[in-house]
Amino acid sequence: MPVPLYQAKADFFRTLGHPVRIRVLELLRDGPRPVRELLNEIEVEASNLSQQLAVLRRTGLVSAVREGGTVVYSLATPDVVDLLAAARRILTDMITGQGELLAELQAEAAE
Amino acid sequence: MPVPLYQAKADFFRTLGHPVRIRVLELLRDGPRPVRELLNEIEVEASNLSQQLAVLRRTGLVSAVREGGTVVYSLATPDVVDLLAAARRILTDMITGQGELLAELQAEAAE
DNA sequence: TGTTGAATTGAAGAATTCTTCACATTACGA
DNA sequence: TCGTAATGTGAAGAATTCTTCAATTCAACA
Repeated sequence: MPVPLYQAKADFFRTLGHPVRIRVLELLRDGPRPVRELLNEIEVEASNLSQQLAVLRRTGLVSAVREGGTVVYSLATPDVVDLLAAARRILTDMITGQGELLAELQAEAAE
Repeated sequence: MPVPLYQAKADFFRTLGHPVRIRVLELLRDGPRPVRELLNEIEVEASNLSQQLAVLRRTGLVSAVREGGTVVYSLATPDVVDLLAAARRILTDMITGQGELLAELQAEAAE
């Protein structure tokens, strides 16, 4: 580890820590899309979406190509899909855990 | 998606967006550890580490067990390992990409 | 009981990130 | 060339997160 590799990792995860950015990545999982389409599916102002896309671009997670009047975005690497999948597994576990906790609480209340 | 599942995902990633928290998770990958040991390996004040551990606990990523005078932390789910691995793959790709970019720039400068 | 080491907590100012607004840019077609 | 749709950018106040400090809890032990 040259110096702060964990800092780079933290920055990377922080990039994912925004609902709009997450949705963009999930939409791009199915293939490239123009901004206009992203805008249709995500309820957010155009300038805000642009800001978030800029963050994703800076990090290198997505790449943009201008095609005439529109700009088409796509995932920079397919590995993003694995990452999102791993995150979903953990979230599922966590929610399941909460479900178990809830069941425990209910059983307790029923005594 | 019930309502803001992407919000939950974003919150989750944001939890990982801190160098100290990343290091804790990486250390716990090798097995449970008392706070004291974590403190030895991470250059940060005790109260700061506690704050970060609290964040990880709230999110449910780690669990803590008191053993006498010390508190031992461990990963709540082994899936975290997959997640960190996926992140490392992407970071590697990104750094490789930068290396290529660098090579391009050097070739360009050498013309 | 008093002390000490281990860890946590609450609170406040510092630092960072978000959202929004006004204003650029770029590409096209009237 | 004008007008307009599609995107992007800079900047500022709002909101969130970090760091640090003082104080607290808990357990072990003299």
